[in-house]
Amino acid sequence: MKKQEHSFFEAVWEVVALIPYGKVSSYGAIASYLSTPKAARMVGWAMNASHAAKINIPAHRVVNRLGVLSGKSHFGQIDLMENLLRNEGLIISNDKIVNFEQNFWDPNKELV
DNA sequence: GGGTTGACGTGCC
DNA sequence: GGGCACGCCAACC
Repeated sequence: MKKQEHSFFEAVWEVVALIPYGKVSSYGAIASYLSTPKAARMVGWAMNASHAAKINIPAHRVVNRLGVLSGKSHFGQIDLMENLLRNEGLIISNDKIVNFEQNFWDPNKELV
């Protein structure tokens, strides 16, 4: 028997895993897609939990609504998140994605 | 078992 | 126009 695999966290992980290469999303967008924008904090917590759960997801593609790399400190290396995003063609300036809106991937729009 | 915190966002004052 | 409080769900003390 499988324990409840449809927890909020795992739902977040699924959505994050669907973020295409070179695209980024925000905590609020994912939270809004799953439940309410107010649950954006849970998305961030899910990212942190994902590390403990040893789940490989593109957490570096998830930033806050301003496009700021709020969770860069959680990647072990400060420059890691920024480096990963730059590697995907994103422009980072002062810990913020410059072309954030261009490469913004909204699950509410992309996913029906 | 209750209170606080947390990689956020919105609203109100 | 800046600052503060609330909501969301789960983990930690």
